This record gives sequence, C-alpha cells and structure tokens, in this order.
Amino acid sequence: MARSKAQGPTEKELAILKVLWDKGPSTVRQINDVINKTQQTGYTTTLKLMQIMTDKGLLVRDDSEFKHVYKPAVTAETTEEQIVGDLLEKVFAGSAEKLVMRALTAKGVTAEELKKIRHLLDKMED
Amino acid sequence: MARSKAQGPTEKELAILKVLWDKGPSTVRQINDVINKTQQTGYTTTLKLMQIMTDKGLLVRDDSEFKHVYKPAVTAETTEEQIVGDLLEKVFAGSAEKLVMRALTAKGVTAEELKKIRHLLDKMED
DNA sequence: TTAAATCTACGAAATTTTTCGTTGACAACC
DNA sequence: GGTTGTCAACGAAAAATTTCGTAGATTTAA
Repeated sequence: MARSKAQGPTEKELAILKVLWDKGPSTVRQINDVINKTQQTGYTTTLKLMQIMTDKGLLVRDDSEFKHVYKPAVTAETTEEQIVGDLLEKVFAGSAEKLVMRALTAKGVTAEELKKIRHLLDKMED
Repeated sequence: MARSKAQGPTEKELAILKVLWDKGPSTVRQINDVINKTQQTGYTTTLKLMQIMTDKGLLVRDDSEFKHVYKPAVTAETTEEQIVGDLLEKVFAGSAEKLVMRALTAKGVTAEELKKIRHLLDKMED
C-alpha cells in the first residue's frame, strides 16, 4: 500500500538521516558503524537503503571518489514537521493540544523541560 | 522486520480502533462503512484486519450472534501514549520539548489552542 | 421454501519495507 | 604484482502489512 499522505522516510531511512544530520556527510561504512551500535545491521543492508534513499531524493551522493559520500537532501526540521504533521492527522484528528498532552504524559517530563516549553509558548504568541 | 520497541497498532489497525473508540462496539460492516467514507476498502479487507487484531489482543469479539460485535481491548489513552512515546524515542531522542516545538510549528496552531496548552502546563506543575 | 443477500473463515496474492548473498571493481599491503 | 580486504551494484529473498477472491454458513425477503 502507498502511504496515505505525506510521504516521509521509513523507520530505517529515518535512522540513517539522523546519523547524517548529526555527523555530516558520511560514507556507507561510517553510517553503518553508528547504526550497529544500537542495532546489528549488515553493511549491504545499509548500502541498499541509502541507494534507495538517493533514488527517492532523500539523499545526495558524491561518487567522484571510490568511497561515495552521502549527505541529506532534506532537513531535520522539514522531516520532523512532516512526521509530526502526519501523526497529528492520523492519530489526533489535527489537534495539536491533544498531541502535546500525550507528549507530556507519555514520559516523565522534567520541570526543566516544562519551563522550556513554556518559553516556547511565549514565543509563539506573536 | 519486527517493530523495534513498543509494539503498537499499524496504520490501518489504528484507523479501525479510532472508529471503535468513537462509535463504540460495532460490526465489521459498520466499521467498514465509516472507513469507506475516506478510503475505499473492501469488506473482507477490514474483516481480516479485525480478525488479526483480535488475535493480537487489540480487539475483543462477541460472536454469540451471527454478526460478530467487536470492541477495543485497548484504550485511546494508552495507545496514544504508546505511539507518542515511540515517536519521542525514534525521532526526537526522548526530548518532549523538541516534539512540542514541532507540533506547534507543523501546522497553524490557533490562539485558542495555545491557551489550552498553557493551561495544560499549569496543571502539569504539580 | 427457494432465491438473494450478508456474514465469517481462510488462504493466498499484492505491496511495502528490510535484509542479505554474490559479483566484479578498486585499493592496500606485503 | 599477487594476495587480501573494502567497496558499489544488483537481484532476490525475507518480513511485515494490506488486500482480496472464494467457499460455506446464516439470515432476509420474496
């Protein structure tokens, strides 16, 4: 089945994007090494995913050297908004309030975080 | 592949749960009718999904009548928390603050909503 | 009491996502 | 310069999710 609306990265694709956003342009080997810290994954699996992502336009590849270097073609901001927007529709009927409520109760939010979120709200009131 | 952590409902399964949470115990036909308003889906497709969900423990079925009546075996609250908790981990490295920020910018949040969210924060400070 | 309609069960196909094995090219090392 | 190791490409398999066709049971309506 095709994704209902906002065609975002899959779960594994997102994991790759996160490494790239964090570490900057990298080779498949570098990405795979990071990913293997938390989840055993074969090199060719990561390679294949990154090739697919390049086809999809999620990554861009510099293949001027033997070891190809990849970088993200999408920003973390855009992607995260896309994912959250999707969740908002599919789960919370578009209500940001409900989503925020669940975010605050889903895990123990620290007082520090609450303060930051409050500042965020202040800034939003423009 | 198995889901990395919190085994929640799939996208289509969630759509079915939402109808049940909204309408209360229903037959496959009733669910399918609602779903077809927004997405053309064959009756047996919905039936199969609901049978699978029953096996998984997401639904309970009353088959004392010819037309089986299903109801949710999980609450909206629990499920939403699970989904958000999962998103928090996979996308925002556990930072509720980041998630809230994206939720607020992902779509035009109304002043009304901001107010409600602020009240929510007030209540959280206990 | 047939005929038509509706329902469940079941298996299999179609789709999407993830994984891996193999092959041939290139590099590094001795 | 030959052996060993790393790389990209590719196709295909495996796994997860979604879809549907068919068959047999039950109900409804004529």
